[in-house]
Amino acid sequence: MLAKRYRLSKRGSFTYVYRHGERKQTAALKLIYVLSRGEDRVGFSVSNKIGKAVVRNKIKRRLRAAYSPYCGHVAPSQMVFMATEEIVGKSFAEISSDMRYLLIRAGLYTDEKKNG
RNA sequence: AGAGAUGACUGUACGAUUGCGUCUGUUUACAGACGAGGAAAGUCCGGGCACCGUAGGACAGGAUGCCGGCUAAUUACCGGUGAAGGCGACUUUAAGGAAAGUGCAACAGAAACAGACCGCCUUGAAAAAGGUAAGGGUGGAAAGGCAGGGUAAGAGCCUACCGUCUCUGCGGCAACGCGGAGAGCGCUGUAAACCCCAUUCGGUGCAAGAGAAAAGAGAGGUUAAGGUUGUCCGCCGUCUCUCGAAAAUCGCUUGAACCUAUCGGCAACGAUAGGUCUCCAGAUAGAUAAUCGUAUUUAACAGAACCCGGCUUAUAGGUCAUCUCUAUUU
RNA sequence: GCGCCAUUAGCUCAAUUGGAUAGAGCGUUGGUCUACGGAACCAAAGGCUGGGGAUUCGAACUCCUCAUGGCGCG
Repeated sequence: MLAKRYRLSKRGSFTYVYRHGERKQTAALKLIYVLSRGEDRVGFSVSNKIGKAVVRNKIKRRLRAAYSPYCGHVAPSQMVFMATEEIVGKSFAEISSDMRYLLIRAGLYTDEKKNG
């Protein structure tokens, strides 16, 4: 799915992104990102308000699975995907298309890069 | 056939492609093995384990409260007794002491442990006085209940039965049960009100902590600041407190463990034997997914975070066992 | 993960350690006043005291249990 080196794993880096990042959002998803050197790193945040542990875990898994095709093909940056309460009940396809829209809008991903 | 009661079990399966975590092996990219529940949940109890310059005494405070058993441990588990509910199978039950003391019992009612409102009887011309708790009315609770005798009217005043209390026989380890004799019975309820009696509790929780690494600034104190549990005594006996920086590693999973069989026990539970290496979750932004196919229904509640034992709560659909009542037929 | 606290009218809070109709302010609705509105005055509605059970004659208050919301701990 996602190797560990592509993941954000420290509380500090999350707060850094929250503080300095730019934001784009759809109804179900929110993307916060900071351009950086090196590799692209991603984190997922699903708040306690969205549901119980089973629901939250399911959403996180879906987000990881949706991101996996883009992994390694995105401009170097640190990103956090934040789920909103709208995401409950959405299918994998809907989440996936939302994510693609956000990545293109943020200018982190284009179709040419996918080919190369 | 219908309506119930109780106790259990199961709770998607198989396959394809792409992927995730841990371990092992070669080796740096592959291969193999394994990878979430009955409640992992709530955190309501009990323990293990860890630390706190010892946890020592007194007081205060908390918890529990029928009997026996089981256990590492218990008030919560198991079995029984009594009481309450149900036609019944069965269910529920924090169930010691109110005759040690204190408090409370609004309103109503004459009166709430103290005395006469109506009524009844006696005396009296009447007013009134006396007797009386059988009847009425008030209330959650009203002077043991009910029947007969008795009486001016009444009253355990007397008697039978039931209840209560005291003594006592038998059965039971015990709670208690079944009886017998006596006392006429002057004693309301509340202890999940204070309290009394008995038993019991040191505190903090893996964000406990361990051992490394690093080590600056400010304030206070010199025998009385500080620490030790809520207070006091007692004890410790020189640095103490605050702010800042840094947090990799271990603790972390082999354990009162799990499975199977036999035996003991009504049961909780215990004992013994076996399991060719039984050990096969152990993360730290936190691993089970995504896309499909097949099966009959599109499938509940729900995600380990130091580990166990119990309780409580959530749970679509399906299965089994033992019972009860009602109706019909034989 | 662990440890605590709270829940009363639409909102913010009371209710003398159990006693009967659960109060107050703001807000809402209606009326008086005014040419109209505000302010002021008068009146009314609005509560299964978060849900369920237990103790008690009687529970917002005591006990158990569930739910919701909030806080703290490196």
